[in-house]
Formats: sequence, C-alpha cells, structure tokens
Amino acid sequence: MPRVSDEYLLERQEQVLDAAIRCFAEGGFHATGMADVIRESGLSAGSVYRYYKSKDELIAAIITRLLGQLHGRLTQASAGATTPAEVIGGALGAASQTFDNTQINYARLLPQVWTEALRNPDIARQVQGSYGQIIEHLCGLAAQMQAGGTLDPQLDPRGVAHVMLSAVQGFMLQKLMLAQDIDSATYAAAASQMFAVAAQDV
Amino acid sequence: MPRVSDEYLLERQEQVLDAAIRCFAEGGFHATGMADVIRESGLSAGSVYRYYKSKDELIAAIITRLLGQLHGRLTQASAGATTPAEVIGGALGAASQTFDNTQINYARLLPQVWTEALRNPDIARQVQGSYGQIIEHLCGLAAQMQAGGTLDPQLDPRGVAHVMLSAVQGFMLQKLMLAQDIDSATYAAAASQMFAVAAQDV
Amino acid sequence: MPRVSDEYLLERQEQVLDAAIRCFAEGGFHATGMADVIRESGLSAGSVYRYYKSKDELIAAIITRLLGQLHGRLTQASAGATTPAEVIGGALGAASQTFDNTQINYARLLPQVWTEALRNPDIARQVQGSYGQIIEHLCGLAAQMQAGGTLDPQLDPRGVAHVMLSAVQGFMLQKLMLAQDIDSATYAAAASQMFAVAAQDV
Amino acid sequence: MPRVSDEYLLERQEQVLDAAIRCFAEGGFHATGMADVIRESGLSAGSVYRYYKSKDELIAAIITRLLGQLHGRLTQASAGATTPAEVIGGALGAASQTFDNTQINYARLLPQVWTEALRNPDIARQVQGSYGQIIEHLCGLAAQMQAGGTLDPQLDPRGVAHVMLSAVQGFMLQKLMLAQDIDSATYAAAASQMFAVAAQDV
DNA sequence: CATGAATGAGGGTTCATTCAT
DNA sequence: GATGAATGAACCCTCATTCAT
Repeated sequence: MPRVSDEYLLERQEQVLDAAIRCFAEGGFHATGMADVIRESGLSAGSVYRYYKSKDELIAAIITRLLGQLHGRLTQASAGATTPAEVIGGALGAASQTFDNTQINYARLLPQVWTEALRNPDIARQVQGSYGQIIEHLCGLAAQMQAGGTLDPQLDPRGVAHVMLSAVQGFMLQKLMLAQDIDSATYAAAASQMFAVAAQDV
Repeated sequence: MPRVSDEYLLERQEQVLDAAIRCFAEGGFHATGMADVIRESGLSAGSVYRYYKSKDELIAAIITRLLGQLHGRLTQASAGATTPAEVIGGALGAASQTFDNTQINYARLLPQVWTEALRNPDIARQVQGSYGQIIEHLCGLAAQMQAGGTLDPQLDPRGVAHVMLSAVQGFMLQKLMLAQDIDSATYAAAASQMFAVAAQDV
Repeated sequence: MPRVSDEYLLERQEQVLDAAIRCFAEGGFHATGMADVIRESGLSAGSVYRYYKSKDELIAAIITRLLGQLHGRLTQASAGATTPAEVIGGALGAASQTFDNTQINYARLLPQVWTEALRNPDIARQVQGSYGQIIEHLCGLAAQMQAGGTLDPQLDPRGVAHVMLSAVQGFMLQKLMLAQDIDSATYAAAASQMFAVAAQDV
Repeated sequence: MPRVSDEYLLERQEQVLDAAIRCFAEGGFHATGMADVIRESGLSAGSVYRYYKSKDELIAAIITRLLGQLHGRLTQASAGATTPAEVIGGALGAASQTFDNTQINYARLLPQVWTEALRNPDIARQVQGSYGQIIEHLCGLAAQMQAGGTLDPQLDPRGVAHVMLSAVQGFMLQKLMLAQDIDSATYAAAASQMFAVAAQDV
C-alpha cells in the first residue's frame, strides 16, 4: 500500500493518537497497555509503532495536544474580556467544553499529565511552558483590567493570574473528583461574583 | 496469640508505610516497584506483604493518611476564621506546610491521588469523602461569614466553598508544576485580597 | 517476457548483494536488519525481495560468492607451487588480499560463515564442498611435492593438506581477532620456513 | 525458599549456565531464544534473570568460561613439552577433548565466539586477552625449544607461536566443518611431523 | 514469624516479509 | 515492475506476589 499521500499518513497518525487518547483517558497511562491502544486503533502493532516510536512518545504527543488545546481555548475564551467576571466566566466555559466531548473525556487526562510531569522532565518542561504562557496571558489581562479600573490596582497582576488559573484548575479537578457534587453554573456564578467585586473598593 | 506486641507490629507497619511514601513521592506509584519499597523499608518482601496484602492496599493506606492530614490541617487552619481572608490565609498556610517536610514532599503525592481516583473506585470514594468533608466545613464557614457580614450573602455558600478549595488546590498544583514561578506570599496575598473584598459592597 | 533487460536485472541483483555484503561484514548477519540492507542498497523493500526471496537466501548467496572467491584465489595462488614454502606463501598472500579491500573487509564474513554452517545444513554443505575442493587441491600438490622430493614422502598427503589449510585459516582468524598483534610477514615467514624444512631429512 | 547457602546459589547459576551452553551450542546465540534456555534450565524466566541480567550477560559468561577452559587446557597440555611435536601433540589432544563431552559439544561455541568478537568490543577484549596469553605461552615454549636445540633458532618465536595456534584452531574448525573428512590422528600425525622436523637442519 | 528465591503472566517492542496500489 | 505501509508472531525482559524453608 505504498505511495500514499502525506495526508493519508497524517490521518493514520491521528487514528493512532485518537485511539490512544480514548484508552488513556479511560484507563490511565500506566494501566493501559499498548495492546489496548493497538486493538482500539484497529491497526497492527507494527503500524502503531511506525507512527510513534514508543509508548512514551505517544504519551508525549497526547500531552502536547492536550496542553495545546487547553492553552488555545483558555486564551481565546478570555481574549476580549474586560472584567474579572468575564475572564473567569470565559475560562470556565472553555474548561467545561473539555468535558463535553461525548467520545473522549479529555479532562480525565489532566491529572495524569500533572502526575507525569513530576517524573518526566520533558513533560515537566512542556507543562511549564503551557501554563507559563497562560499565566502571561492572564497577567496581561489583569494589567489591562487594572488600567481599565475593573481590578484593584494594588493587586499583584501575577498573583491574580495564578489565582484565576486556580479557579479553572480547581473547577476541573473538583468536577472530576466530585462529579455529582459540583454544579458548573453554581461554581461559575460564585467564582465570577467573588472576582467581580475585587475592584469595588477602588 | 502473637509472640510480639501489637505495638511492635504497628511500628513495623509505620516503617513500611513511611518507606513507601518516600518512594512513591519520589518516583510515583507506577514507576516505583515493590522492590524499591522493600529495600527502602529495610524489611524483607515477606514482611512487607505481611503488613500490606498488595501494592494497591499500600497505596490506599498512603492515600488515606494523606487525605486525613490534608483534611485535618485544612479544617484546623481555618477553624476560627471569621473573614474570607483568614480562611484563605489559613488554608494556604496549611497547604504550604505540606511542602516543608525536608524528608518527603507530600505534595508530590497529590496529583497521583487524583490520577488514581480516576481508575480506582475505592480511592475515588475516599477522595470524595475527604473533599466532601472539606467542602462541608468551608460551607459552614461561608454561612457563618455571611451571617457575620464578612461575605456577600447573595453568594451560594457551596459555590464559595468550592472556589476556596480551588484556591488551595491550584496553589499546590502550580507550586508543583511551576516551582520557581510561583511565590507563596504573592499568591496568598492576591488570593486573600481578592476574596477579602467580596463583602465590601454589602 | 520481461520489459527490462536481463542485464539490468543482474545489475540490480549485484547492487543488492553488494549492499548486503557491506552491511553484513560490518554488523553481522543477525544484528543487521533487512531494513539496513534495503537502505544501503538504495532500493525498496519490494525490490530487494524480488531478487532474493528471503534474508536466508541473501546470506546463502553471499556465502556462495565468498567461498567461491576463497577457493579460486587459494587454488590459483598455489597452483604452480613446487615446494611447501611456495604453497604456504602463495596461499597466505591470497588470504591477505581479502583484507585489502578498502570498502569491505570480506574476511569479517568468514567466522560468520563458519557459525552459520553449524546451524544451516545448506550452508554446511556449501562449506564442506568448498573446503573439500581446497583440500583435494592441496592434497594433489602434496603428492606432487612428495614425488618431486620437496616433501617427506612418509607424511599423509591428506594430513598435510589439512595442516596447510589450518595455516591459512588460523592466519585469517588471528588477524581478525588479534589485529595489532599479528604481522603478516612474520607469520608468513615462520609458516613458510616451518613447512619448508619438512623434506630436509628425506 | 530463603536463607539458602551460597553454594546453592552457585549451583543454580551453574544450572542456568549449563542449560544455556547446551542451547547455544546446539542452536547458536541468535537463533536460540531465552525461552529455550529457560525451558532447558528447568527454572522460570524470573529465576534465570535473577542469575543473569540479560541474554548478553549470559553469553558473556559462557564465553568467559569457554575461553578459560581453552586457555587452561592448552597451556596445561603443552606445559612440559620440549619438542615441537610434543607441543602440537599435546595441544591437539587438549583440543580434541573439547569434542568429547557427550552432553555438550563446546567446540560448536568457538566460531560463535569469534563471530561475536567482531561486533562486541567487550568480547573482543576477552578473546584478545585469552589468545594473547596463549600466544605468550607458546612463545615461551618456542624460545625454550630454540635454546634446547629442538627448534630452528632462526625462526621468530612469535611467528612460531601463531602458526602453532593456527594448527589447533584449524584442526577444531575443520573438525567442525568437515566432520567426517578429518581424522584426528592423521591430522595430529601430519602436524607433529611437519613441526617436528623444523630443527633438523640446525 | 521472617526470609528471599521462585514464579509466570504480561509488558513494550522489533523485524522479516507481504501485497494493495 | 516498483513501492513502502501494513502485518503479527516472536522477541527479551519485569515485577507483584507467594510459600518452602
């Protein structure tokens, strides 16, 4: 089956990656065997290994994609926001989308990424890069809001950025851990309001 | 009718648990082998398995201890607080302690616990229980603060509790992932202030 | 009714064989993968397999060529010899040539052939045939020399042939194993002299 | 089955080594799988790997033993020899023993060792060491014989040593390759006589 | 009770070969 | 006739766990 288009090859690679994401989101990086991924992909062992040289490389690719999506959605969702409430609302909305995929619950990969980052320097670097960019983005927004009078100018913009990120991370984590106990709307409302008033005393 | 005292047995059990925590915090649940734990404990394989029937049981025991400590410290640290700033400040202070142990960085176990909870129903239940109690506790505090006029009474106390927990979880997570980039004091200051003003307009 | 000329096909076949020899002499039959041979040949997997049905067949072809060269050079080099010293000298000279190819060190294939002959009956037969012919040739020379008075007539000509072959095989082997320690000229001198005097007492 | 004697452990290790030698002598290093060795050893995979960390380590151990035996037998067999014929006779006798083991034909490992030495620097070093010692030993004997008047003093002792080694190596190789065609006694007789006369003209 | 040698299913990965294009 | 993506059996090795001593 030679002389196939680059497009074809990329599709095949996606096919493997998607299968792997489905498996890993379901069972975790370590409890899931390559045999599972291979079966799910519908390809043979050899083919899977043609596209990803090792399980680690496959995991790294998944993490790259996940962090890329996360960063993209988060920055996009809060891009034009002019008040803390809008930032938080947008970011939580984006975060919620992660759970909406009926095929794959991407969010389930997140704690695994954090765990992996603790052991794997390459992944640690990726995570640092992604979160670093997000922090920078939020930092910029905070500064703009302070300039625009919607955020207390005495707050450290960097500190604000970290706390905002916490609101998102905590939301996803608690949604994963306490599924039935946390209501997205309630959480978003509380978070938005709490951050919203942060400039009232200016 | 044991030949040795119960005290002796409990000490041995602690010895194993401590060794396991050290290993798992360092290398992760999956990358760490029982051989590592056995070596670190100074006991024999048979002995380790006398106290913990399986690796999973050992992990479960560690998680129980970790969640217990977390819950204890968090509720204790925020017990008498009467303002959001005090709650957050106390909780973050307690969270910071987790990193202070020069021997073991307990915090490194946290993402692993979250990851494990996604696959292991027993652990999921444990985590739900612990975080549920924490949420209840924070809920109670929120209600008290609303009654005391230090928190906007229009906010949903449960929502506030979740957001407060997020502040703690996000802090620990970001400290783990972005070590050099996050300053505990700056974060605490920003968080405290942001939550503090939440009743200003009342 | 091929579209391409037989000549073309033979050239392609040579191309594959040469690439394989280069690879196998370098890395050994087993450590070298077909992928290496395919890459080195500049052809595709399908093409390589068009000319040689399997790795084993390729190896067999290489061995056939190698043994043919060996037999040819050895018999030719000692063809007109009338004294033991001439035989040995000629044979060692021919053997030395094997090392002289700057591209490929054919000699490195020799121990591999011996090893392969132990497992593969087809190759064993080839090796027996080649060495058998060489022995016959040396036998004939020995008989001639005995008749000519340059070799002790009491010696068994077949025994003499085997010992002479040993001188060559040992030379090549030791040159491969002890590269820096063995000097071709010294070895040849010693061997020639030792065999040379074998008729002195007649 | 703990608290076993060191002796017991060594016996087990021997058990694995012997099984491996039997397998490798039969089928070759590469065609023989660890599964074969494991089956032959009568132990489990885990146990085999307790005693030898990898297939390579097992092969290295076998080669060490083989070269040790070879060196030991060869030097011992020719230790007190005072004439070339005695040296050759002794060495060939020792070499013949290698074939006599009804359980394992150690000689079949020899070409494999040579082959392996071409690719594996560690083994190359071992082989160089062993053969180097043998050469030194034969060198010493040659010098003694020259002093004693049983070997032409004009011969280079080192060259003589190499040629003598060739006689042994060639004998073993030809016995392996041409089994039915070579008679140990005939070969030994021819070799002994040819070398024996090497001092006649002194 | 403690010991640690033994277990063996299962892990990730490779590679000679094929055949649809 | 050439291509090279696909195949899958087989490879070497690990590791949680057990049980004879």
